[in-house]
Amino acid sequence: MIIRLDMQSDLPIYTQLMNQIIEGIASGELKPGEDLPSVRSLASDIGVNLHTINKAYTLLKQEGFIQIHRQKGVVVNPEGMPGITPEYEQKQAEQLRPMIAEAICRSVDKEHLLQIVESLYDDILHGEKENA
Amino acid sequence: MIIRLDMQSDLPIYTQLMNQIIEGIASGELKPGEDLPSVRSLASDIGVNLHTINKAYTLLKQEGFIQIHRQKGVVVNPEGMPGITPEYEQKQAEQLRPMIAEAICRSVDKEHLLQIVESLYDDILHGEKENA
Amino acid sequence: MIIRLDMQSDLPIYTQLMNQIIEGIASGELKPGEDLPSVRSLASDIGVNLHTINKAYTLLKQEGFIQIHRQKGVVVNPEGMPGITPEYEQKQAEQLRPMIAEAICRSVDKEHLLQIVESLYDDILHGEKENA
Amino acid sequence: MIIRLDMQSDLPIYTQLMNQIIEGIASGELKPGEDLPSVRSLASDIGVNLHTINKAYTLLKQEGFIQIHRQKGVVVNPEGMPGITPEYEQKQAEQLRPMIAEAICRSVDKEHLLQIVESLYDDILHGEKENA
DNA sequence: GTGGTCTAGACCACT
DNA sequence: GTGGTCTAGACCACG
Repeated sequence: MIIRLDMQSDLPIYTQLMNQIIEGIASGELKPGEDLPSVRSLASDIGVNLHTINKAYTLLKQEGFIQIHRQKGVVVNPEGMPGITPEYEQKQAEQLRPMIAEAICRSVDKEHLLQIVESLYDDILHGEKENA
Repeated sequence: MIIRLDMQSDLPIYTQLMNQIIEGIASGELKPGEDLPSVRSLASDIGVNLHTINKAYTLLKQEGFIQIHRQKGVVVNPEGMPGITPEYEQKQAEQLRPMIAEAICRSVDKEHLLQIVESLYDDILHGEKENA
Repeated sequence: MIIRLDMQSDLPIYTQLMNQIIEGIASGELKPGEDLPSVRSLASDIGVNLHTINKAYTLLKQEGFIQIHRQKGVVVNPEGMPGITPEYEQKQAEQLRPMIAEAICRSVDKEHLLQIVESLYDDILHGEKENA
Repeated sequence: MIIRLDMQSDLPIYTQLMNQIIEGIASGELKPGEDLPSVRSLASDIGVNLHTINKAYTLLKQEGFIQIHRQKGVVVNPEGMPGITPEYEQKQAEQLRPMIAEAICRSVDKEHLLQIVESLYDDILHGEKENA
């Protein structure tokens, strides 16, 4: 899987990493049980600090997306992904709300917005990247 | 207009402020041309430093949501809101994408997701708050 | 002469006033010896504070563009405009320099820049306004 | 690169800083990709508060002259400078216009003015300072 | 009284 | 050690 980082984004690198791995899982490119690169190899591959990779993996583990085994390495959670928890629903709404509010201000009508979301949903499912 | 800040949030205060003002505009609670509180009065009202308010106002001005008149104060942009620019569309997609990817991982199907977005859209339009 | 003020400009109103009067003189619309409106009438005409008009007039007088007579009112300096003083040349260079530097950064080549200046020079001479 | 600030100037310090950096880029003294001093080191070097430097850097970033990398520091935009946008052209004309009007009033003829601009253009390109 | 600017000093996230 | 954020308190220009 190819990781693309934007070093001048305002998003922390570990967040970009998490997003890309989650998107890889969403698209099916990474399947449950599949190995992820070790902290060390990934760090050297993409040229970032070990701590950064570690932080991303640790957070992904906390949220249930991956498992970290001391010796065996890192795998996409073979027991499947976390479900729809109340905490998740709240976080999702908190994130979505300001974006939707801005869309309303900018006169994006509801149908248009839903169409944008739907189209992104399909893109991700089919593994289409932002730059594609 | 009532401002609610979460001092524990990982979102900077000035960002929370921007979001609330944008949502106020989206809901129609704040209308184009309407006065916003002065930097100092808002700062003392919600108990934060005036520089924090200033930063939020300055950014909102840069994005075209409000106007700042040197000695008269701050108003919601009477010339209407900024439209749908290519930069906005790109920013929107960048923000939406990781949220949708996570939704896919958590088995939120497309219809459900669209329904969530639609419901938030309506809530904001009708001025319903998160805690309501 | 029509005065157009932009209340949301970052330029102080008195500066905008000075600029417009100077441009009026440059275009020939205001001729040496010609009367300017009194502080009071101009203030009420364009709806700004007396102090603001006063400040603009006082500064214009200090630079030699106009004369203020206690009873007779304000006139464009009948003895002609101030000339090219060393102070003026220095001020001019200080103002021009950062604008030219930015133009260079943005790849405005010398010919293009000179053409812009020349075209503005002609516009002003012929009294063509910004919005025309 | 040597920064010279005039604490008596009516120009804000952060503006003077922006101007000097832009001129440094224009003259070729600062090249795309080159590091700029960190906020803190520059602040202590020239004896101003770090927030003042921060404001200058943030604005230069917004205009596309520099990039700010979260933990690595600040560099001249390696992707090159911003181009000639309509907003830039408008801003440029607004700034140039009153200066040209004053020049006309003071009987600076067109050829002389163009010569002044051309000479400043060349000075900046060759890195000649105001006081040199 | 308004926003604009600057200072001084602090804590935090990130790498 | 870097920039990001926030606070507290001050002076100034403007109208």
